[in-house]
Amino acid sequence: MTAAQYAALSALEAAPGLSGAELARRGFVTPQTMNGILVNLENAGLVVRWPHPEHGRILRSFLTEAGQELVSRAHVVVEDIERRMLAGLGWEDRRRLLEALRSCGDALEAGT
Amino acid sequence: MTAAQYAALSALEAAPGLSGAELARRGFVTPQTMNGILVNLENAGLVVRWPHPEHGRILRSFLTEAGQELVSRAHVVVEDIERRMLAGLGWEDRRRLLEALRSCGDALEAGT
DNA sequence: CTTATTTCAGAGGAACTGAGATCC
DNA sequence: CGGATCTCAGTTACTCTGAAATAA
Repeated sequence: MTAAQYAALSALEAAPGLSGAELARRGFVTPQTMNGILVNLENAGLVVRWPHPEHGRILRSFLTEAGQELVSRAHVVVEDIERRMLAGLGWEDRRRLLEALRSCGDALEAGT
Repeated sequence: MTAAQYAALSALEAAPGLSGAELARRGFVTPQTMNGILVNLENAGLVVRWPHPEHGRILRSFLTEAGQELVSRAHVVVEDIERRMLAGLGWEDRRRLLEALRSCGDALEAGT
């Protein structure tokens, strides 16, 4: 599983039914790129896509059971790395780090 | 210029004459991957590679004049993005952020 | 007609595994 | 021979631009 695939699967886990275009905006990639990622995930049986009932052209994506199971296992791996990464920091340091990174992210997104 | 190319050019600017294997270690990629990046940079005329005078198989890489000029221009772009990114943080916040990120990097590298 | 979404086509660079060659 | 380095071969996924078809 690549970082891009993990990002897409995680976003769909948190918000099932997102369109490819919306996932592209959230992942800061072009709609074409996200579509390619989704096609791969679909072929792997991790995602299914259904036409939006009212907007014919929109494809809503959902995790399959296999997709949900796989992203859950991936979370375990990622959380383990995160634990090692943060081992040297106390709770207050972690809170400040998260806050600083949020500030950086917001500032960069504002420039778009 | 890709992020990988910028990383390689920056490393060579700071430490001219590094081998491909050493650049691979610093960039956390395989020697094969770094070799491919260097071949591209060499073909673009941004880098030259010379055999090590005493270790026949080692190729030391150096920035060409064009490479130095290009990475200098890239620094300007990167520094501008960095300025925008950090706009919401004071000097003390920035110092803490740098310290926290160093801690994270060291902790991850230790697991290797 | 405009806009958003999806798709197709083509390109380039990145990353990996595996295997082989070279040199201390 | 062992270890480090470089290279070749092959594969896969990512990312982009450009163009087109579809639908609100």
